[in-house]
Amino acid sequence: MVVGGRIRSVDRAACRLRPIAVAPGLAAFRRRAVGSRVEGVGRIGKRAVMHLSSGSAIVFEPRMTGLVLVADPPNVEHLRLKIGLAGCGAREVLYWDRRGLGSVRLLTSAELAARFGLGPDALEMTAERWRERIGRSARAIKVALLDQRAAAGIGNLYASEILHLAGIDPRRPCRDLTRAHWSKIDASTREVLAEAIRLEGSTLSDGTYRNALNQEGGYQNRHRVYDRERQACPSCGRGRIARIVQAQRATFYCPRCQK
DNA sequence: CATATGTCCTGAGAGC
DNA sequence: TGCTCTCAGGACATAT
Repeated sequence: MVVGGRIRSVDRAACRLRPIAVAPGLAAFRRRAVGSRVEGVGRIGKRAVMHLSSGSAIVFEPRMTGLVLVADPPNVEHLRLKIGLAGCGAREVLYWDRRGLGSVRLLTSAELAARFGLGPDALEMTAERWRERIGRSARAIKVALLDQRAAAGIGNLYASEILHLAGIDPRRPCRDLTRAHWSKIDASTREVLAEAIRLEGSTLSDGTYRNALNQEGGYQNRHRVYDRERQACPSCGRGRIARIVQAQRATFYCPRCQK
């Protein structure tokens, strides 16, 4: 859709809300990006990346409510940035963000290689790697799974899903977990994230999340515990899903079968 | 060093 | 009905 295209323009959209972060400033961004070709697209943790012929890369960090689109946006009020293209299947790449906590950055290849201090990708982890990186931590496992320096790519919703599939209590300190626990975490992480990616993510009840074509994801229908408080546990059938707060974030789990 | 907390943002929904 | 309050969470800055 965008690979092979040449960047023609970079502009802020006429959004009346507080401007999102664009780095470097718009003028420098434009000067460095316009004229480059898009050589590939990819992902680093939760960020989407467009690799340019100059060696630089445009990194989109959407946080909860940002969308990177090659289709019409959900509305124009929250459209934030437009990157015009020529010579490929998309006329432009849009960055849309309802709450505006996300950012769009142009990074040099050196900055990109530094990877923002992120850990290995969550899909590239192994049981042993998990144990090495956070196995001695006193933190609760749910909180540690969200630390992007441990492994990159797990968000709040997926941390609850992974631990439910693994059958592990989200409150357990990492340092109490055995090799068998780390194996389960490792396998569950891959299973949950691979399926979520295959189904194009989770569009929650607020309807914000969309894929690049502004289509809903499908993984919300597969959620085992997230946003299912008081419902029957899909594993044991007898526990009721509980909601607690850890590190100011909601955690959902089954008190009966997650030990 | 490890870990915890406060901050940013907007819109939906609750409660009165 | 219209107001105020709370909440959602990813990354980063600052505090312990």
